[in-house]
Formats: sequence, C-alpha cells, structure tokens
Amino acid sequence: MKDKLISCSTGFPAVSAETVGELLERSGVKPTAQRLAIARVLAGACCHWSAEQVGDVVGAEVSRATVYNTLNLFVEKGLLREVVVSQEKVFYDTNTALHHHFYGVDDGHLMDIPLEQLPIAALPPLPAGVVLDTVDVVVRVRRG
Amino acid sequence: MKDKLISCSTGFPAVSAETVGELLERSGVKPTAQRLAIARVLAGACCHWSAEQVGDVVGAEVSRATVYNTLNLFVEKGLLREVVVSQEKVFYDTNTALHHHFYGVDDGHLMDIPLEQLPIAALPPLPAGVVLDTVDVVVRVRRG
DNA sequence: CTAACTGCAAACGTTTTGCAACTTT
DNA sequence: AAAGTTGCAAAACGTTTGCAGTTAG
Repeated sequence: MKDKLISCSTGFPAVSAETVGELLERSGVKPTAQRLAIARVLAGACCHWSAEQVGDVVGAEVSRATVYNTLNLFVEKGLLREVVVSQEKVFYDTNTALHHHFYGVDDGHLMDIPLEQLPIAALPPLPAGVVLDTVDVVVRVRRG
Repeated sequence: MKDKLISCSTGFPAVSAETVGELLERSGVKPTAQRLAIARVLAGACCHWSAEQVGDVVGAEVSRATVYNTLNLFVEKGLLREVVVSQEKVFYDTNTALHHHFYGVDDGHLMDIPLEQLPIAALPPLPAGVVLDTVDVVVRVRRG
C-alpha cells in the first residue's frame, strides 16, 4: 500500500497522504491504522468500490469484518455515499456530491452522470410527515 | 386464496380471475396451479411485493423456492418489474409502465410516483456500445 | 485504566441450486 | 416416454454480530 495518492476528479477529497488522517478526524472518525489504509485506497483512482474490492486491495492488513464496519462508518460520517443498484452488492461512491449513475447490467459497471446532464425539472410533492433524503437516479444500460 | 380480484389502479393487468391463465399463456408462461396462485396474489390490491410477502400470502400451496423461481420468471417475461431500493430485499412491481418511486428508508415502504410528477428534461448521452434499459428514479424520504 | 477498536468465526437473511418426484402432453 | 415443473433441503452469497484480545489516549 503506497502513501501516494492519485486524486479522483470528483471523488474522495483529493487530499495528500499526510492529510488523510486529518480528514478522518475532521469527520469525527478516529484515524486508526486500518481506517487509514482503507481511506488511502478510497482516495485512489477509482470512484466506485464494492466492499469486496476494498477488502481485496487492502489485503490481509484489514479483516473483512473491519472493512464492512469501516465502510458503514464512513457512510454514516458522510465520507462515502452508498449506491444501491443491484440486490447482490452495495457500491460505495467517494463522490458524495449530488449526481447520478449509469449502471451496466451486463458487467456490473458503474459510471457517474454529472447532475447537469440529467436535469430533473420538478420533484413531486412529498407525502405528509416525511422529508427528502436523496434522489437516486440510475440509468440502466446494456450491451447493444 | 380467493379467485376474485381487486384491480390495481396501475398494476398487474386488472384482469378477471378467468383470464389470469390467458395472461400467462399470452406471455409465454405455462399456467400451472402454483403460477396461477401467485399471479392471482399479484393481481390483488397492492402493487409492490417482496418475495417473502408473496410467499406468506400464497402460503403452503407453493414452496418458497417456487415463489422465487416464479417471480424471476415473471420479470423475465415482462409481467413484473424488479425494483431495487435496498440491498436487503428486492421488490416486485406489478406496474410495468414507466414510473418512479418514493422509498421510505425508515419503514421500507414503497410508493409510486407518476411519470408526469417527476419529469426528466433530458437524458445524458449514452456511453458507446450500450443501449438504454431503464431509468430508475428513487426518491428516498425519511420521517421528518 | 478505560474506552474504543480489531479479528475471527459463527450467524444472518435472502436468494439460488441440485435432485428426485411428479405432472402434463 | 419426454419435457417441463415442483418441493425440499442444502448451499451460496454478501453482510453483520458476539466476543475475546488488543490498542490507544
């Protein structure tokens, strides 16, 4: 695991390796060795991760249970966004800004859609007694 | 299990009990006793079902494995739409027309949004080599 | 010293699968 | 007889949890 980071265009804050710990602390997460290892992976090139992928990349440094716990913690602390596109796997998106997704149903691949490319003209009136959480738009595509 | 059907405003075709079999045959599904039992349940009052709910309602008439197999078959044949809102459960929507959903994250409840209440002004250009499958919009709401 | 965190393994709930038995034509 | 369908139990999958041991302030 390298300390050097490749910044992600719209992803996990493109922080330098030295400030990953600060980022966690700023978010109320105690920066342990395992959490730092996971955070460094997430700050890498790709924006969409499954728990399995993260676990494979961090390797034996971190147990699978800790990978799951940590990803859930990061979601809770606003460092990651959960993307639900298929029942068989959750994706974690390092880009927490509002945006949408292409999902390739054949290959399970996920791609960002910038907000302005899929403008929603109006939201429907919300049912009584609830508040808006998020609007998730998934454009499912398949090989043509 | 009654044979009488309560039609669903926008759901599984509001067919009479006598024609459920015809509907299956028209869709290329051999109308066996178990499939008819499930189809009759789906043609009932509610539009959104989990596999578990369907299994509970049809009861011992149909084994759980057959419930899952049949729901997947119905999706494949275009009689149902799969709605993925959480990794822990798939919903089956008897309304196969294009429309969107409210999802109550607290109670796991699903509600239709008519297409005209959530107009999408423009779709982004699709990546090369793929064709559009569906556009799924989930408006997540929570208790305010 | 205490509180928080980790790893392991076992549990979990949903869904799928293998196979023998049973329909249906 | 052949083809398709069913039920059961067991497996598979991703994920969570209980608990004992470890680490950090």
